[in-house]
This record gives sequence, structure tokens and C-alpha cells, in this order.
Amino acid sequence: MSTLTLDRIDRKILHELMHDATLPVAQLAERVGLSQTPCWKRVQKLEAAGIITRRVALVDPEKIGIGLMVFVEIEATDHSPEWRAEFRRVVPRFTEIVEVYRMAGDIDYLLKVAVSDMSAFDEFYLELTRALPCRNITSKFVMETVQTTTALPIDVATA
Amino acid sequence: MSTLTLDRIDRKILHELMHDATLPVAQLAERVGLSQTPCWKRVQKLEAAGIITRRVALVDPEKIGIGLMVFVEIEATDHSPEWRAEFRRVVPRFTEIVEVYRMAGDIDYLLKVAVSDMSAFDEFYLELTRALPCRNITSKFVMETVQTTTALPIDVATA
DNA sequence: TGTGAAATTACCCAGGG
DNA sequence: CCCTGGGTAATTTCACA
Repeated sequence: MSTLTLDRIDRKILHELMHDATLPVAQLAERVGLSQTPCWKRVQKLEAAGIITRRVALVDPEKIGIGLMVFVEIEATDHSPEWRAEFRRVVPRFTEIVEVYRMAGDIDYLLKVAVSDMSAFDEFYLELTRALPCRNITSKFVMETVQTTTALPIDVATA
Repeated sequence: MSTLTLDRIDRKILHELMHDATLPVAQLAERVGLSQTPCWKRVQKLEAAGIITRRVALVDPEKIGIGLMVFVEIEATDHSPEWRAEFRRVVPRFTEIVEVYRMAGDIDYLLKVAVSDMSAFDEFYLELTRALPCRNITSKFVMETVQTTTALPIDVATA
């Protein structure tokens, strides 16, 4: 799949765009030490290669009524492909589930769930456990979001 | 401050922009049933009100060498303000830490950590535990990211 | 809100180092 | 693979009705 070697300039571009995608190409070019055209071409390439997957607006959860975030740890009843398939069938039905990870260790799946409040979570919880048989479910409630970023760490220092 | 009541159109705008911020105002306007200018003004207002916090590019972790995601659960040595202050002082020093939550229950803090591989994580782990005294730290390793979205659930159906 | 026009910006050609 | 410089189309931005 083409060259996956990102040089320092590519990493700088990603670093900038992961923090602020409104940056005009002209300014981006200046920051990474390039002129417009080659900079723009690199951005196109990064998008075509699927390295930049999308550009999105981030929204303050509280301001749109998302008052509660919960991490839900799930243990499967058994470790069969059937259970996993069922799990994957059920998950998309819940818009509250924003992230899903298959884990190593005791916990089989970890969900990040965004709801308005505790009663909404309870409703979600009851529906989920009705739709999906689990050996065990543990909910861990977020009291405060101390930090959150979509910008992944990327080394812009070394060549 | 100001009006925090988002009507159906505002919620539709947010819904669209949380999924794709490249959408031109003209098309966005069409989708939410408005003409350009009022739609644009609403977007401006949503930004001014801090509801839209930023616009960013999302990047495929694997393609930039982030091969391992880990959730790190931390129990404080004690529950003093001093420990929390120290915690907050230490966290920003680690670029690998992308999310930090203060939790209810046994776990005091939950971190989401992005690193290249297990040896990088081990290095991070050793440094973190050296910088921060903890009663207990438990690392839970992500095997597979099943789903991940930055788009929060928002009701676009009801008025 | 809507219409229209100006300022920015994205996009995409050349030719040359 | 970089730069300069141009040109067009698209978009944002902001007059004003």
C-alpha cells in the first residue's frame, strides 16, 4: 500500500491538523516549512492513504446534555465466536455506546457510554443486559473529565 | 452562558458536523432545511458559545505507529488534595496519556494511553510510577478497537 | 431569514532547480 | 521532491433588503 514512511514534515502536518483542522493550507505550509503546493499535496496524500481518516467537529458533551460518561466492563458468558458475533450485532443498536474495545485479561469488552444522566444510564443498562447475555457487567462512573484529546502522540522532533 | 436551548436544527447541525466537518455550509444548510446564511450564523453561534469546541483531523493510530492502547487504572496513595494536585502536575508531562478521568468507586483515575508497542508502554509505566506514588496501578490492554467515534449521541428526531 | 457580492481559500495547472 | 507563480472554482464572510 504505497509508502507508509512518514517523514518529519508529514508528522508535523498531522500534528497540526490533529489539533486544529481549520488551519488554512497557507499557514500550515508555513509552520511545517514548506510552500503551499507541496504542503497541499502531502495533505491530499495523507487523506488518500487513509492516514487522515476524517475531519470532525468536537462538541462539549455537557453543553449538549451529555452529563454522564460510564465505562462498562463486560465479561462474556462464553468465549465462542457466536457470542462475539451476537455482541457485535447488539452494539450498533445503542447510540449511547461511543467506543468499544476488545480487551486482554479478565474483561472481554470495554465500552465507553455517553448518556444524559443516571436514569438514562439505568435505562441503557437494563436494555443492554436484556439484549445481551453476560457473565458479568461492571460499570465505572466518570466523576470528572480531567483531560481528553483526539490528538495522538506523534514525534515531530526527530527526523 | 447565553441560551443553552438547542432546537432541532441546532442539534441536526451538530450531528452532521460531529460526523463530517468538511461539509460545506451550503450542503449543511440543505440537510437541516435552511438557507446558507442563517445556517452559517448558527454554526458561528455554536462556536462562539463553546458548544463546538474545535475542528480536528482524526488519524488512524496504526498508520502512525500507535500500535497499542492501554487503559490504566490508578488508585491514589491517599485522598488528599495534595495527591490530586501532584497527579495533575505529572499527567501533562506524558504525551502518551490522551485521556484522563477521575472516577467514582475503587479506581481513582482512569487513563487512556497510546503507545507504539509493549516496550514503549513499559517505559511509560516505569516513568509514571517513578513520577507518581500510587497505592495501585492496573493496566488493561486493548486487543482490538471494535468501534470508536467522537460523535456524541444527540437526538435529532424530536423537537 | 434570504439574496447577492466581495474577500479568502482550495485546488490544480505550468516551468524551473 | 522542492519552489514560484499563475489561474479558476468553490467557500466563506458580510454587506443589505
